[in-house]
Amino acid sequence: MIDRQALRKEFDRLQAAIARRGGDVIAPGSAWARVAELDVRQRELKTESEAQQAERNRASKAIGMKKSTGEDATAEIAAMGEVSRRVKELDTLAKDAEAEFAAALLEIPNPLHDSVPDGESEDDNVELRRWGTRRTDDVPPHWDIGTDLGILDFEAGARLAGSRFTVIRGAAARMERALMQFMLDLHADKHGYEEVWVPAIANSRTMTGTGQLPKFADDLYKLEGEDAYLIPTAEVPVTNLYQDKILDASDLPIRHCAYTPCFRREAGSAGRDERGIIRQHQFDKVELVHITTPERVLSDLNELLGHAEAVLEALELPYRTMQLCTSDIGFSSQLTFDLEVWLPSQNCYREISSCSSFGQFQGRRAGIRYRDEGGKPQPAATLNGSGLAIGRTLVAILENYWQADGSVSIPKVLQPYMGGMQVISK
RNA sequence: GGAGAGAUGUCUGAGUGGCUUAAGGAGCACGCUUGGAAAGCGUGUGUACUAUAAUGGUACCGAGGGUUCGAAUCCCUCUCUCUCCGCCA
Repeated sequence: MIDRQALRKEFDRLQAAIARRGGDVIAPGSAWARVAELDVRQRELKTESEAQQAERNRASKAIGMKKSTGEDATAEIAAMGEVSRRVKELDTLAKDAEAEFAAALLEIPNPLHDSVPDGESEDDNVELRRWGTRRTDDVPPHWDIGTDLGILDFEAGARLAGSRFTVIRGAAARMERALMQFMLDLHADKHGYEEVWVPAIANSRTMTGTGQLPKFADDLYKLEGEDAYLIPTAEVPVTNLYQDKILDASDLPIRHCAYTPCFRREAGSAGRDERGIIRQHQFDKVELVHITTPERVLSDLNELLGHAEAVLEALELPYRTMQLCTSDIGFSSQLTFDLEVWLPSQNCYREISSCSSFGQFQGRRAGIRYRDEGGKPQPAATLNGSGLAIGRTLVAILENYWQADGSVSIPKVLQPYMGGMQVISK
């Protein structure tokens, strides 16, 4: 959410930062186009309403005084009937205007950070660096590798739940679990994160705090008849751990790692990645979340990115680090770096982690604040990144560690987590 | 799911219609006192919006409605928490 004061004082600067996203974000009729006017209207009504309320408070007090001394207040009470009616009327108008304004604010995306490169599509994302040696020989797609080894059962997943669900069996199931353990251990023990375990269901307030609602309801699974949604990422419950809290500056930065399942409806991505387990309705992920101060955002994001890269390097998976351009950055984010892992069967890099700074955008929405040096509450800055998406890591291992005899060797760091197993074969 | 009890500021805790601009206590901050500390004494101590040159104004006692000239207080609906019972991994 953008800052209300900034909306008035720095309208042009904000508009420019939002407009860089392209498309229709500032087009006529958009939330942005309406919000300035709604703000003015909301304030006018509120000022008028408050003036009436002040009058009512004064008069009520006077009546109270008279009554307590036994004087007659009939005339005053009669006169107050009209004032009271006006207060009710104005207060209703003011509240409606405020609600309309607040609703519009929630629809406005985060102004982009100045450092975000311009671009028309994801093709304009900027490659920052590459790590590892890509294998370029012929490798079958992971769905064939998994099916041949009997460790991925697409038919069973579809029968149990529908398309984009898969049953993982045997050594691959074990590897799924090993990956969670390995990643959490790395972040908790080596990178200094506090591990948390959180609900996989969140209410609408929580979903609004991190920006999934109100705009992206179609991407979420909602529980029937309840104010409850399946989380699309651990970002939602972990960041909102501090919802409506005022933190001490000395508490920051807070760093959490968490494993959760993630649920996404994938509305609008029909046809994309239909085979295999790259794009599933349910997948596992280890997430990194920072709560920090606005001043620290760039250095903290850099560290977080390093923590995610460390996972790929430990698993010896080749990857590249991308900076997302203006048109590819998510609604809530101001600055995003993606990690893309090499998939030899597709002969390209595929996203496996997304590390973002949200600036104070989520802090304002979720009411996460901290006291600055002057003791004043300020919205905290939030960051998060995948460290990593487990399912896609499994894909990357199956393909990058595939051997010509059809077997898949197991990355060294995972072997202790898999009872010493070194290779998956028939 | 059934029965009951609750929800007040950082915490505790009073407050059943009008000097409540939320008592008292604890905690915290500052000052006095002290060789230093404790105790004691004094002062201060929420959030948000809004106005002004400045003092201000309004809202917030779980949420939303209602009654009233006036609601933390009365009424209605909802949410959550706790206790007991039932069910259950």
